[in-house]
Amino acid sequence: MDDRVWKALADSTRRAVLDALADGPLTTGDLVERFPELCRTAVMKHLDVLVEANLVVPRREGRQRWNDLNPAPIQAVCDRWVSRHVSRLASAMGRLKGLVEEQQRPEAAAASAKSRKG
Amino acid sequence: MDDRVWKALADSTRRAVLDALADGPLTTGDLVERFPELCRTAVMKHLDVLVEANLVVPRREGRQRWNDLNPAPIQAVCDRWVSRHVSRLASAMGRLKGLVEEQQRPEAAAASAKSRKG
DNA sequence: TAAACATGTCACTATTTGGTGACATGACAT
DNA sequence: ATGTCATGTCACCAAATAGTGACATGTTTA
Repeated sequence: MDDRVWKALADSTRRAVLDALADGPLTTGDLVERFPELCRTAVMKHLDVLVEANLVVPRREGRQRWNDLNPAPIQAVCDRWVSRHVSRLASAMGRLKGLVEEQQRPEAAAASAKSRKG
Repeated sequence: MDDRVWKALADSTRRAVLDALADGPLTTGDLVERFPELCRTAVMKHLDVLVEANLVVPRREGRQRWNDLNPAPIQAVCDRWVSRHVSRLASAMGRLKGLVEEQQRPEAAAASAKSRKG
């Protein structure tokens, strides 16, 4: 099950950790320095979640631990989901376009504009 | 921010709702029938989260509400994340492969095997 | 050996989340 | 008008989550 991957990616701090690891492995101490708003224990908990999801692979070296990014599960999960829903995208967009043009509901327009920005 | 999208996708029930809507819009009552393990209020809460994330667009018709899937944010978020990390995939896989071959750590092997299965 | 250092673990707290039942609102049919 | 039906809203509960400080373990280095 890739539920753990979704859960791991749901937290913005954990996504930031993955971003930090994208340039190469970092020790836990390195990561703690990059997140001054968090205590060390919090960073380690996030790392635990990422390791459980197999998004980070830890490796011990002396008295420090190196954390390697494993981007494969991200791609796997996204591929599966996009392929599952992308075929519906055209027809769904058609439906929605019609709705917007017909009804002109202001909330829906604001919501979609916000999503386009983000 | 697409934090709301990640949060919305983090829950397996909500992903199941999106799956159900992939074949076409459904009323809230329809969805309640498809999730007998949940009460109506719970289904509506999940729908609220999905609407906030702009993954579902509600539309009122008489005394019932139709829920339309909007798959665009899924693709947007996935595209952004895969493109951000996929360039690292080759080098990261190289590093990990090297680690496994060199060190043969049983936990790492088990973890990667699990991810290959899932 | 002993101090310093990086990491691991534990117990605890506050907030968020997923869930519920009860009640309110608004539309449709009789 | 009135009862019924679909949806909306409210107050509340239990479990999961993100966070913390204190302490334990294991590794260098003096």
